[in-house]
Amino acid sequence: MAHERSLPPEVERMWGREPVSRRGPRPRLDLARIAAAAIDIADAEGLAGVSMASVAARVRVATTALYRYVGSKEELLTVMADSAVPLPPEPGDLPWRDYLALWTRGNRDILLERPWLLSAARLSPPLGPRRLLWLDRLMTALGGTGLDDGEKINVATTLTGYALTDAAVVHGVGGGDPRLEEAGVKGASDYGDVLAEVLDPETYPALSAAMRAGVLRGAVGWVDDEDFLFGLNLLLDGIEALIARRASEGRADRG
Amino acid sequence: MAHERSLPPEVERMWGREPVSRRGPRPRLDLARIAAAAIDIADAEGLAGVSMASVAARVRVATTALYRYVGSKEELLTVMADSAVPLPPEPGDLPWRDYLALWTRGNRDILLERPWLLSAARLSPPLGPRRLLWLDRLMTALGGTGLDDGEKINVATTLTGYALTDAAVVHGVGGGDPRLEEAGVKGASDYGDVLAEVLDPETYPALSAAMRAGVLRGAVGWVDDEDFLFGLNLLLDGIEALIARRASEGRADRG
DNA sequence: TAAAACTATGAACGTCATACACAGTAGCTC
DNA sequence: GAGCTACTGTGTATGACGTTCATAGTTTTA
Repeated sequence: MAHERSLPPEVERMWGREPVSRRGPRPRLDLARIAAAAIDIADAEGLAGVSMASVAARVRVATTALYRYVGSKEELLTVMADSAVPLPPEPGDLPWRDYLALWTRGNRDILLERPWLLSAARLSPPLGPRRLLWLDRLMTALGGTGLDDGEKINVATTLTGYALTDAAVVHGVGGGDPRLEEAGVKGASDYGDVLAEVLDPETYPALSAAMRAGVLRGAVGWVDDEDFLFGLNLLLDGIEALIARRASEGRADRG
Repeated sequence: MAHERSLPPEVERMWGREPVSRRGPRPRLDLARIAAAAIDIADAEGLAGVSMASVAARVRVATTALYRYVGSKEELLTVMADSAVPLPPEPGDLPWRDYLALWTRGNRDILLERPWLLSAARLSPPLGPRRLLWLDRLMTALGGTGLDDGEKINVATTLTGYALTDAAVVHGVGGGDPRLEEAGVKGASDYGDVLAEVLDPETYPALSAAMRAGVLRGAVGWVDDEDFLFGLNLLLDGIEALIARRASEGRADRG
């Protein structure tokens, strides 16, 4: 057949395209249960707590039994990272801009609720069912805008990246980063104090001035919801401009 | 003293604020040499090649000697990630928009040249001299725009995130991702084929239609420079709108 | 009933980050 | 210059981890 093509093994597995075997004892597990166990551990103890041993213990199986279902730990992480993602909101008949805002916020909230996803997130393009569902819904929501498919995908990429950035910053500065917390840096304003102390005004003129003026004092400049909306609206404004441009082009073509 | 405050140890070290000791044998190494060695290894073999043992071997020292200079491997990675960053371009008297484009592209190119930075990049806010220098230059370039310091920082965060996203996508789809390459997925169009094969048109209507139409055929929709500019201009347009708004507010206040 | 196909197990290996005790070295104090 | 002190590099040891492999056990097929 023409488009016979071997998929990466974890992709085969994520999509349940494994050849089903009839002989031998019935498997006591399946990939979904293993992933769920791993996710439970990550939720409770962070990614560091997820080892083959700990996952296996949680599903009451010898460590090496997992390798019947997963080629490597890498693969397990990939599967986890996809199945930890909830279903996307449905576009309904929301205006595209509202849906994009909802979508991006949802995307970010996933990362805030499961900070380990920030580290587990494979930087390669999405191949799992859940993440692709998010992508599909976004493209649906952009249906009437006149953007072509490539542009829609680009929009999705950009918004995903923004969600990731924002979540990383909120999580990094707002709390939870063990490296900083150890040293007593508890929030944005402490972060600012650290910078103010360390920066030489001659080589860092703008930054050190800002810090000494106390930009981050009272968490202004980061962490709160306004900052998320700040960047989001930057992007949405840009997208809106693009859509408008396409619309006028379309009119011009037809007129 | 009022603002006596203990910094995280790797920050102290990155800024050379360690107490200098006069007693005992003179150290045969310093943090910079260690970081440089680790960076060399990462450049040659990727992050996976960087172990305490390999780094130590490269500087001709016993493995455990490194712990005189670095608290943990984590710390070493943090230091590496900062000192692998080159100096930022100087704003000169470029218009802010040109400089921001230059800055963001530079930011991204760093990640393309050293893909391991994508994995090493600490998701927490920057604390190293190099990254903060980039931040400072961006704030300088935004000097005459009327944005306040918090907004400038937000702009920097957003652009940094975009650079990271783009680099990750280019690197992930364009090549270099070992997971995909193994399975013969060499570029964007193969990625599209995989998706087309896997997606059920009923649950993924928009996406599967796009794939079957061959969005990614010929790398359209990803990877090439136009796609980078696409998102970048989205952001710059948004920023421009914000600056215009601030400017008119400023006039309104005065008039 | 025998073969075949598949599953789970336990032991073993190599790698890695890290802790610790020790030996050597250079400045400081007298 | 003697001896104390603080500091540096080494070697050994440990425990965790990912992964391989041979083996024993189990269910279906012939």
